[in-house]
Amino acid sequence: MFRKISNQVSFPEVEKRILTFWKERKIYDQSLQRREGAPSFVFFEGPPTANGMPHPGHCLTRAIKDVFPRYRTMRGDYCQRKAGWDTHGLPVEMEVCKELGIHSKEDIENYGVEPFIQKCQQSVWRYMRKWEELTERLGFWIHLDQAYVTYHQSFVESVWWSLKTLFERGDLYQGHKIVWWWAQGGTALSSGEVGDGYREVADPSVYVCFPLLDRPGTSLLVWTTTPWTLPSNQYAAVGLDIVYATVLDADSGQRLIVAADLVETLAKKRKTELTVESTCSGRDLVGLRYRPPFDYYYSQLGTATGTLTTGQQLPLYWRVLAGDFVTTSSGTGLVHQAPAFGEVDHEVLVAEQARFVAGQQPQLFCPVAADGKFTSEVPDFQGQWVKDADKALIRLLKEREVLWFQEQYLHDYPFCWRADKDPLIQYPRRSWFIRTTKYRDQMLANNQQINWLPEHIKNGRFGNFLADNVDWALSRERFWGTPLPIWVCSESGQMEAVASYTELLCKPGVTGTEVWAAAKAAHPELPDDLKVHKPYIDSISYDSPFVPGARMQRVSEVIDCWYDSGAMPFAQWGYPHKGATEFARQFPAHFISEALDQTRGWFYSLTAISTMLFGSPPDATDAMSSATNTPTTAFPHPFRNCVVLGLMLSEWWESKDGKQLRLNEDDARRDLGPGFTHHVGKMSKQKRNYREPFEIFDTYGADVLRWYFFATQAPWNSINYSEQAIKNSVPEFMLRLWNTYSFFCEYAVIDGFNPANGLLGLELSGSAQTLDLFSLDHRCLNQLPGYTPIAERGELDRWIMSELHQSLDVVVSSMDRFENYPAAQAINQFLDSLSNWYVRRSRDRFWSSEPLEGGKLEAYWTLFECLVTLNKAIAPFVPFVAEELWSNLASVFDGQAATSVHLTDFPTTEPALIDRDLSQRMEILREIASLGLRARTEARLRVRQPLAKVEVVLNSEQHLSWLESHREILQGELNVKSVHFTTSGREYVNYEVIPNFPRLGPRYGKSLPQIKAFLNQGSGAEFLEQLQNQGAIRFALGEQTIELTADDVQVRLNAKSGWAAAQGRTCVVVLATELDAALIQEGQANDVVRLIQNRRKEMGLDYTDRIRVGLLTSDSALRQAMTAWRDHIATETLAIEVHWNSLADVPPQSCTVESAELTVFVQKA
RNA sequence: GGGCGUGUAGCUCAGUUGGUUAGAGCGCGUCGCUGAUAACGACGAGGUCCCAGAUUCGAGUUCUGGCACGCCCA
Repeated sequence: MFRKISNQVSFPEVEKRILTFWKERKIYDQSLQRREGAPSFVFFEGPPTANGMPHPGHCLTRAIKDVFPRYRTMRGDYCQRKAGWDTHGLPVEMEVCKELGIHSKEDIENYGVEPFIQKCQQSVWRYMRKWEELTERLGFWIHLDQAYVTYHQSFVESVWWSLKTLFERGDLYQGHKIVWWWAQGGTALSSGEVGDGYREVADPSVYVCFPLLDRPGTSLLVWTTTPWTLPSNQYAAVGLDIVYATVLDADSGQRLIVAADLVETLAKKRKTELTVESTCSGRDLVGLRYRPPFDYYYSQLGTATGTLTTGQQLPLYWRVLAGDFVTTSSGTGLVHQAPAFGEVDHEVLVAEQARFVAGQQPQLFCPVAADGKFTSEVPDFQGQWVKDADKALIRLLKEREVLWFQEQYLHDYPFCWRADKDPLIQYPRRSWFIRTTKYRDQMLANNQQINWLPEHIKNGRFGNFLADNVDWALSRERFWGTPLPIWVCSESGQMEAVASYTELLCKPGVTGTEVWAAAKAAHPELPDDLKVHKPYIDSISYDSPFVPGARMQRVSEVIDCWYDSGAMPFAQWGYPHKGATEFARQFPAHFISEALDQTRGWFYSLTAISTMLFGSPPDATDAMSSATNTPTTAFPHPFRNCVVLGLMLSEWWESKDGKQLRLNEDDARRDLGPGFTHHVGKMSKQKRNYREPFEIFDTYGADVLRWYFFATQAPWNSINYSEQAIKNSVPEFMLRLWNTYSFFCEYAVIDGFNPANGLLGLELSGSAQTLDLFSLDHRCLNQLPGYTPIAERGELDRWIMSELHQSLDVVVSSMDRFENYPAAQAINQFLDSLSNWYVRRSRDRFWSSEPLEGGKLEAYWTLFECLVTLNKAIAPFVPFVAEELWSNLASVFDGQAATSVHLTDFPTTEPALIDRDLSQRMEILREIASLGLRARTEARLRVRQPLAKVEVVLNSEQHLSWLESHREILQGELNVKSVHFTTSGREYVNYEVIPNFPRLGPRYGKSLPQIKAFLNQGSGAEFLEQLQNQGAIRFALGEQTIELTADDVQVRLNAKSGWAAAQGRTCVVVLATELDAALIQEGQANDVVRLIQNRRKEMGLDYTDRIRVGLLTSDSALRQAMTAWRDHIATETLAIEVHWNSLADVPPQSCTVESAELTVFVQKA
């Protein structure tokens, strides 16, 4: 027997119960065991960092990551879900620094690298409990206990192996990277930190002459706000298509080259006259040579030349170059290039270097040390902080007569966020790069094979990013990260890479392992994984294979932690040092998902690393020389389908003065007074404009949140995480589902309906024993004793089964395409049909006191099958409530059905049960009912008042006879005695005939407006007559004769005024409004029934309780009505007695029926 | 400055391959229903589908150019 269910439900409580059930019965593990040996559905977990609190955005990610593996598992796949944690990187170091109250790299070194990284390792797990709680509470099934961790030795060694592979291919190299540098602190800042530190300052702005070597008396005029970079000038850049003017400066008497557009502006600045003598394009300037403002390098290298790859000789420095970054929005249109101190400038140098043959390339001038002070290369200012040297430098320029103009310039400039007096400078650092540009075409080809959702990511954001690929700046001058596994020879500088700790220990003459041994001895609790980290790994050196007697020492850098995450497809298994089988089975992934911000993050690191390692290399010979033989895999890899999630926004209300904030409208209305405003925007921790996920779980439940994510919008749109919206979503799906379910249980218990009854009676012998009841699918139910084949059931039953299977079709095909939104919508729509039409129309079958057979039994079977099938279909989406339903619905099968809905097979469509005609017809029927109700509203005729007749005028005969056979449904819905259908209702309606555009468009094209006009001005009724009598409407239009059949036109109906009528697309419903005495009496009787029912409810009576009723009125008409309908009143209200007087000891209830007074007495029998 | 995306009802969002009355939920208002009832149903008000141009018999939908906003990168 089913459990009786309260229609009051607390989803959070249900969920806690289910969590315990899952844990105790190991349901997740069982779901995997059940699919062992099945085809794999491979999922990769993008590792979160556990040293920050999880926030609402993570709920969405984790919900999406959960729904598809659950779905695929139910569909029959084996889906392993290995968790992972991203543990390295600057954020972790910052967290520890904050804790220690220190800032700079120097501080860390003073504190000690060893204790520092130990703290980092511990800090990584700070919020892990919270993360695990969130994961579990949200119902995200993933093996947290088998998580990969990026600092673990096996993970690090996999990364090492991949880096060694790249190194030996020549794809890992050293170069310079221009970073925002905090000179006083000796550290680079991340872009985020830099972004926070901008403020407006005034800097000296100078206009400087670069005299042209070949045109004496003529100079390039350049502009800069960083005079201290002028000693490092290497080139001057112009825009190819910018027009430049050679002008004569009346003031100084010299000739200057500047952008033509800026001549006037510049003349005003210096208050001089600039006379244009000639103009040319930037193109004509390229290649001109000039003398730089300072001689520090020029004296040595002024005449230096190099050989181009084309064989030509070219001066290495101080030439005019083309740059697409040059504009005329400020300055002079000519840009001073100091490649050491500008990212763009540096790119220019790199491009120049590429033009020359190896060994003869221009070099980087960097006369500034890491502390921001000039070196001996600029002896005049040696030891001086660059910004302090500006003034003296400008004086020197004046002396050399190359300073044309000088002013103060206001602009935004970044300062260190930790020491806000320290300006940052762009500064070159030696850095390691991966030659990703070499693999650009492979990455693009790989990308083409990936299925992106939404699709535009492929050739939009991600594709463009790949196309604009630059080499990956891999190294970080930090402490807590995967050490770069390169050892360098102390004598020759030659290098080699190492792929594992063991390999390192096998090197000749290894020393330094004792440092780790000592640490471990002192602190046995230290995890062994630390031995592959700084500082322990740095102490290990060995004999150089390059120079006898020399030693190999590790370079100091660690790597970008994005590389770690991108290496997870193989590193999570420790491949290739171990885990080859797992890797082979779990590569590539079928499905990954993260938010849009990972396009340049994880999505890129995965694609880049996988393409480089497991694609076929662009030059196969390189691959041959590779020490390790890596298998190549056909594209796409390492992921085939990627769901890119939108941004998560929040919604809140603010008081007029902006001082108070509420998270839902009701609270706002109550607390904020008039004039409050509504906001949708970014979530902000400081603003506290969102609800913590755990609060949502405790108030509404995880399923509610999940369903809200899945069913309100496509996941790649930005999602509004608002308490209001989440709350509003509850009644539509979750409550309606629960109500339908509790309705079923309520009546099934009363009537003793048990789908397993017949079965259990058979004692499970013979054929019944072979029944596979595990998933309770249609084919198995179909064989149960007492089950009427669907085809033999009533129409309503066949209709809802048809709706069910059409919905399943949409759900399955959508989910197979990774589209949860249309799937959820189809489920929702089905639930609406089930609840608002099937159950409503079947209520009298459930209520009826007839024994459990015939229509009633079929109704139970149908509703049961719908619920149990829906139950399985919603399981991936709302796993908790689904489990709760299953625990009751399947329990009657006495252990033969699955113990958990998550072990069952996902329901599939039975095409034989789909009847599209029936669906369409029922649609019309529902429309007629709704039109009838509208007409009643407009005529102010309450539904309890029966009417004699309804006339339904249809625009076509197509469904006429079917509708005629279903008039009882309408009689019930509309409470009328008779329903009449007709297609000729001229009395009530005007007909309008319009062209069937999709049909006639291709045929008549340009004549269509004329045809429309012709039909419009004629009489619709007459056209219809023509159609009926002659089969077509014929008329001449210019030269041609038009012939329209019934299919070529659409008929619209317009209700004539004077009737209680309502019109829809296909029909008009007209009510008979006259009431006779009998109808009025019946209406009054219905009112009385309702009053008694209300009283029953107020008294808290059980559904089956019998009552005694007393009805007292002085109104004779009402008294007559009650007498006439006495039996009806009694049966409807389960009254064993109906008296026309008061009942003793029963409180009277005064009511009115229409205008008559009535006193009602109800007493439990 | 570049790339990508989004502009549809008061709010949050749907809207298939172009087809002639543009939908849902919430909110607001009116009414109804009453043994699924802290639910449900109907109706109403509310739309220059961001703007302009083009293609077409026909454009919310396709194309071009703008505008606004968001994200990413400079």
